[in-house]
Amino acid sequence: MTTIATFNVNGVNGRLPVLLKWLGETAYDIVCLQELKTSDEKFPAEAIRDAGYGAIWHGQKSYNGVAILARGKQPLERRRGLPGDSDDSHSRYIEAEVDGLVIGCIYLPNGNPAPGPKFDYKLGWFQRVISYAQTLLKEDTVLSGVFRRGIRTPFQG
DNA sequence: ATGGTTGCAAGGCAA
Repeated sequence: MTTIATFNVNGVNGRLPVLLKWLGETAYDIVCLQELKTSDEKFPAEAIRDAGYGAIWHGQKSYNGVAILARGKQPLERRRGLPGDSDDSHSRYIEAEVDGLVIGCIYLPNGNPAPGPKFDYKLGWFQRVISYAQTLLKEDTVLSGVFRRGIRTPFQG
């Protein structure tokens, strides 16, 4: 059985000791990380490799950022970024194949405040991920992340 | 909720 988990780390370097401890204790086969908050160059690939995980990542300085980890394996990257908007600069999607399974790691926009451009971006991103999922689901696919519905004020989750 | 916290990065933004 393949086990899969998702973890919104809110800063992969700041959370690194917790992440490494968690990886060691849980030993999931596949892990999706969201909100890396780091550039590609500063992604802690060595520490994660030492913990026994191959990784691919789509970083962004200070904000967003997603990664896919596979225990004892190297995820094969298939795509970074959702199709449908070449102007989208947010690192919110990365996709890999692990053992014949397609893994999509998603970090959805918060969208606050609404109404406004950030909420419009969220709605557009939702449409794009829904549309792209129709294509993805022709294969064995897991989309992993945290979906939020509607508008939330900060700190309410 | 006219507040509250956290990470990044070095002031303010995003969540």
